[in-house]
Amino acid sequence: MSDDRRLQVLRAIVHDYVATSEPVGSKALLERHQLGVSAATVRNDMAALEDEGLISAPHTSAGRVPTDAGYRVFVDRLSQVRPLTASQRRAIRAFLADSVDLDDTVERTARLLASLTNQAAVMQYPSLRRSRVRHIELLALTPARAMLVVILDSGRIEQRVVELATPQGEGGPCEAFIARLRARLNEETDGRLLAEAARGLAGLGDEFTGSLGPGRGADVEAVVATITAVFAEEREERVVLAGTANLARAGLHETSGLDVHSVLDALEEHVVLLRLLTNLSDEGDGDEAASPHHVTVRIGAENEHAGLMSTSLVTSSYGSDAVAALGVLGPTRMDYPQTMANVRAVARYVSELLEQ
Amino acid sequence: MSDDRRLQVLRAIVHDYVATSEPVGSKALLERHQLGVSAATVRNDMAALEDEGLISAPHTSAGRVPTDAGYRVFVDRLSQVRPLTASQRRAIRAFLADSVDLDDTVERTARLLASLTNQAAVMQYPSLRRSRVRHIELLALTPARAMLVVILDSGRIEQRVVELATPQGEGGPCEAFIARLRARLNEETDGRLLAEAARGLAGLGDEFTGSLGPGRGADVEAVVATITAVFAEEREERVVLAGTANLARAGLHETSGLDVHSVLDALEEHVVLLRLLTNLSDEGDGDEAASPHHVTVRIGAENEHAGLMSTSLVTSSYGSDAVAALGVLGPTRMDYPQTMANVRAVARYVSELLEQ
DNA sequence: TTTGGCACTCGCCCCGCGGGAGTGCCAACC
DNA sequence: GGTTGGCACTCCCGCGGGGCGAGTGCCAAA
Repeated sequence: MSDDRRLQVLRAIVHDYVATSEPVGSKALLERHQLGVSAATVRNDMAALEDEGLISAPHTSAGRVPTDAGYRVFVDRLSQVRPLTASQRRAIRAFLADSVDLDDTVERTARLLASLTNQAAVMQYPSLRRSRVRHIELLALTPARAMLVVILDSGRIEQRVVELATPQGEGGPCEAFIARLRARLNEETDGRLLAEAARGLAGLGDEFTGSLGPGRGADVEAVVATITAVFAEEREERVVLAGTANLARAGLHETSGLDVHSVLDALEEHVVLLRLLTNLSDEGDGDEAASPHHVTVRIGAENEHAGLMSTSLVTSSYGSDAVAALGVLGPTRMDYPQTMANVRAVARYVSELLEQ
Repeated sequence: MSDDRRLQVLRAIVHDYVATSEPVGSKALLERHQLGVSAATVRNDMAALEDEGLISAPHTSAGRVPTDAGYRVFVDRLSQVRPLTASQRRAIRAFLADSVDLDDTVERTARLLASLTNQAAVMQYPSLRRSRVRHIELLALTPARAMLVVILDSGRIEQRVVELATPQGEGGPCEAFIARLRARLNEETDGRLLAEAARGLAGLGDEFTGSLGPGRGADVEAVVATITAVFAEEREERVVLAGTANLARAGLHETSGLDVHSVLDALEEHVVLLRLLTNLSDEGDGDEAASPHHVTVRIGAENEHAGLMSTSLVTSSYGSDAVAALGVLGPTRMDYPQTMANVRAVARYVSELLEQ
C-alpha cells in the first residue's frame, strides 16, 4: 500500500470537505480527483487513515471528515502556501497605506484580514515589552497635577495624570522643575527598551531631593512610579477583533459543530486572546525562527481554551523583531493554504508600514 | 370596554412574552396575572389590541405577540423604570472606579453594560465636536519632524507627526521656534470648543512669517492644518462594542426571528452604529432635554438600518453637556424597564467619573 | 359589557417508510 | 501483496399523515 497515495487521499478529503462542508465518500472523491485507482482502493486507504486517526466517520454509513490530527498533517506536509497574486498584494498595500495613526492601522489591518479570509481576525497591539521609548513629555496641568505622555517607537502613546503632593504655588507647578525633570526623564529613557528605561529611572527620586528643596523627591517618585506602571501594566497588551459576523455565518448555516456563542464568549475575553497570540509567538521563536514572520497554525483541540476546541487559529508575528502577533480564527474546516497566505501577506505589509 | 384594562392586558402580554419568549394566550394570561376577569373578556381585549396593531398572532390559532407598536406603547406609557438597588449601584460604581484612563473607562463601561443587561453594549467615545481643548503639545522629534499632541477635556488624546518643510539645522528644529509656536497654539485654543479653536488658529501662519524668517509660515501652517484635521476628522467618532456573544445566545436558542449574522454585520460597521447613536441623542435634545441623561428607546423597525429591524436600542447620552451616547442593543423582545434602568444608571456614573 | 360554551383552525410532534449514499467484506485478478 | 468489482448491509434524511392541544372567534345569555 502506497503511503504516498494515502496522503493524496487525505489531501483530497480535506480539500473536498472544506469546499462542500459535507462528509466525503469514496465515490465522490473519484469524481473530483484523478487518483487513478478504483473506489474500493480508496476505501481501503480511507480505512487505514481512519485507523491512524486522521479522518473519522460521523456515523456508520456516511462519508469521512478530517480529524484535528488530519488537518495537522495536511497543514504540515501537504499544503504549500501559494503566494497571492500581484493585484491582491497591491490591494492590501493600498488599503493599509491610508491609515493615519497606530489605532487606525491596527483596526484597518484587522478588518482587512477578516474580509480577506471571511473569518474573524485578531490583532495584538505592538507589544510594549519589546518597544522602545521615543519621548516622554511632562506638562503642568493644574497646581497639583501634571500630565505625563509616554511615546513609544511603536507609535503607541500612553498618557496619565500624576497627582503632585507638593504645593506648587499659584501659577501651577514650577516650570523649571518640570522642565528639568522632563529633561532627565528623556535622558534616562530615550531609545531604550522599556525594561532598561525603568531601571534607569530607579534612582531619580534621590537626585532631586536635595537640589530643589524637600518634597520634590516625592513628586519625582510619583512620576517615575507612573511611568514604570505604564511600562509594566499588563492591560496594555491590547487586542483588537474584527469580522465576528463571519464566524456567525460559518457557524450558523452549517452544522459545523461550531458553537458560535461559546466562541464569541471566548473572544470577548481579551485576556484569553492575548494568551493565544503570545503563546504562539513564543513557540514560533523556539521552533523555526528562520523566517521572521513564520505562520503558525493551531488546530482545534490544540487550543487549550474550551470554547475554541472546534476552531483553528492561524497567526503570524509582525513588526520588526516580531513585536506582536496577528491572526485569523475560524472553524477547523477552513481553507488553510489560502488563510495562511493571507495572514503571511498582511503580517508582512503591516511590518513594512510600521517600520517607516 | 375599559381602556385601562386593555392596557393592563398589553402589559401582561409583553411581560409574559419577554419572560417565556413564547406567544401568550388568553388562558395563560389568567394563570399568571390577577386581572379579575374571565378568559373570554381577555380575548375580546386582545382582539381589540390586535385591531389597534399593538399585538399580532404568528398564526391563526396561536397566542399573541407584541408588535413594535405594542412595545412602543409599553415603553411610553406602561413601564416605570424602577431604580436599581443600592448594591447594584455600588457594584457599578466600584467597577468603573478602577479604570485608569479614557480607553479603559470606555471599554469597562461597555463590558459592564453588556453583562448587566445580558445584551450587546455600544459606547461612543466622548464626541470631539462638543469637547474642549485642554492642552496642545508640540515636540521636536528629528530635524524635519515634530510630534503634535492634542489633549481634550474629555480625556481624549490625539497625536500626529508633522513633517516640517524648513531645514532646521543639526540639533533638530529650533527650540525657540517650537516653544513660541506651542505657546501661541495654547493661547488660541485653551479651553475652547474645537470649532472655536480652529477659527482662532486660522491666521497663525501670517503672524510668524515675518518675525522668524521666511518659510516658518509654511511650517506653522502645516501644524495648524494637522490640528484642524484632528478636530474635523470624522473617523474620530469612535465606537466600542461589547457583549456580542450575548446576542448570539439570544438569537440562537430561540426562534426570536433575530438573524444574528445580519445584526453582527451591522454592528461591525461602526459608521452605522455611530449614526444610530448620534441620531438618538439629537432627538433627545429636541424632545425632553429636561433630564440631562434621558433614556431613549428605539424599537424594531424604528431603526432605519435593515439588519437591525428586529432589535431594539436603548440609549442615553452621557457626559457633561451630553457629550456622547452609550446604549444597549438586543432583540425587540427584551426587558425594557430593566434595561432602561441599567442604561440610565451607567450613563449617570460614567458622567460622574468623566467630570472629575 | 361580561361571561360561559362550543365548534373550528392550525402548528407541532411523532411515527413510519422508502431512497440513497456510503461502508465493509470477500473473492478474483495482476 | 496490492487492487478491483460486486454485494449485502447500515443508517441518515426527507416526506407525508394523523393525533393532540392550545388558542381563537362567535354567539347567546346574564
